[in-house]
Amino acid sequence: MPFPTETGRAVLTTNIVVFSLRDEQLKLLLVRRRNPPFQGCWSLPGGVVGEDEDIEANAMRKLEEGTGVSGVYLEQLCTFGDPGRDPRERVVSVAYYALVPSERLRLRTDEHGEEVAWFALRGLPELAFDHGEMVSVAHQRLAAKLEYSTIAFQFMPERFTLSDLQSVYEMILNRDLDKRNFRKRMLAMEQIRQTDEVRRNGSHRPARLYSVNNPHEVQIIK
Amino acid sequence: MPFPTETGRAVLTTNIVVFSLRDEQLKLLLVRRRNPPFQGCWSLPGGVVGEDEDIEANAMRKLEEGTGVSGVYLEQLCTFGDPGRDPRERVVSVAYYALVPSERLRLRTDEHGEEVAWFALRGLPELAFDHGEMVSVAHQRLAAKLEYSTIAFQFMPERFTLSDLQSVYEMILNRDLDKRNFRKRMLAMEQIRQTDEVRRNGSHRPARLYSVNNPHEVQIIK
DNA sequence: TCCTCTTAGTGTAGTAGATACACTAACCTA
DNA sequence: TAGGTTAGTGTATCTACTACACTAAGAGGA
Repeated sequence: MPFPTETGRAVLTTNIVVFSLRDEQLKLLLVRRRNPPFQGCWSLPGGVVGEDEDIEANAMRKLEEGTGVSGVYLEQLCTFGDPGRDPRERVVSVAYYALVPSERLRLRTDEHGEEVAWFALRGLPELAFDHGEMVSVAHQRLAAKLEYSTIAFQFMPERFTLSDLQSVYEMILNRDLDKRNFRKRMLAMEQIRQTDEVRRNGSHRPARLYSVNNPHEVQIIK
Repeated sequence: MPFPTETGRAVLTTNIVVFSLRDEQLKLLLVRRRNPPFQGCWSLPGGVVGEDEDIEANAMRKLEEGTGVSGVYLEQLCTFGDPGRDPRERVVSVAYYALVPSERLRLRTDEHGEEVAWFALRGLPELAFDHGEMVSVAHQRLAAKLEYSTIAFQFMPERFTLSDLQSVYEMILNRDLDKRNFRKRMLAMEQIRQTDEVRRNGSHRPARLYSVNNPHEVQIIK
């Protein structure tokens, strides 16, 4: 039995807000559009979902194509389907956000002749379509999750200092945190473990390195 | 310029998890399917999004058709688009949830010859498609929002007692709350106001009636 | 009318988590 | 070895949440 309507079909796409930390800043991966509409404009990575492709699998694939990394944290954000959001025809986009640890990044630029670049979250260019709104929703969600989950650890490399971790929180929340209270809180949740290594850089006391207990899980705290 | 692909099109639908309080229970609105697949099975209200219709507007319209109420709280939940979720063809459903104050409900049954009914959340029948999963996500979201927002007030009529309100919380969270602590917390957030009316019912002390300060806003607390 | 039943309404002490806040430790370099 | 820089630590206060038990007010029936 066929679906009882011929209307209501839409092009199904994904877009991914890819966060990473580079140069001590919270940055986003953007792609420059080569075709109209919004030709030349920066936009979020993403693409059309294949005939028999799972939506999340599509987002993960696009993410891998853009960054060269796999298995990173990816979460559905929300769906944008305003009838006028694409001037060509009805396009529905399921937005995701992803967190990529900086160490793992190898930017695959120009693989398909695409111009791809990282932009600081504060200082984004005007984005194509409703992608600016997607970024804003993603940032809000990420900041909210910092407070009650271990999501920030998704950004961390295998070994990191508590100061590294604190600056991740500070970049996302966009405010300074008290060092002692921060350390107490992090250690109290027992999700990271001290190692016996230290990092020496610069002419000051070396910093103890820590590692995440369950690097592939995001736990809800409290 | 046409969209540069002929693949990737999907039927776009909505489904709404409609919560209401009836007979001292948290209930959901379900519709019995008249056609295959899942013929005769209960399912969530919803339908195909029109050619030029906004997705949320479609959800609101379907909600109004099912319940006869308008202007109630409606929030996007998430999007389900598994390639096999509908055996006929690729159907993507944007799931919403809605909260309907019990007083305003007039169930429009049989308007289109559809069988529509309220089911207690505990004691739902097996649902069509992935609607069971939608219900579970909606209930989790609702319970989470109770803790940090004024969302519960969306269920309340114009005048209600604190005991009424407490039983809303208890039904959603599925556990008993301490009366004194609950009242302290509710009054501390200064979102409800005592009226000079009381409600007399039964042979016991009458209960003071309260009203919500901003009944159409859901505020994030703390 | 007064006794009983039922739901409404109230306060306090203890605990746990969050905040504010300033100094010492370790290393490097000049 | 003195100065500069980042790492690392503890305590007092405040605030929010928890646990907990009795009195108040009305209705109905004896």
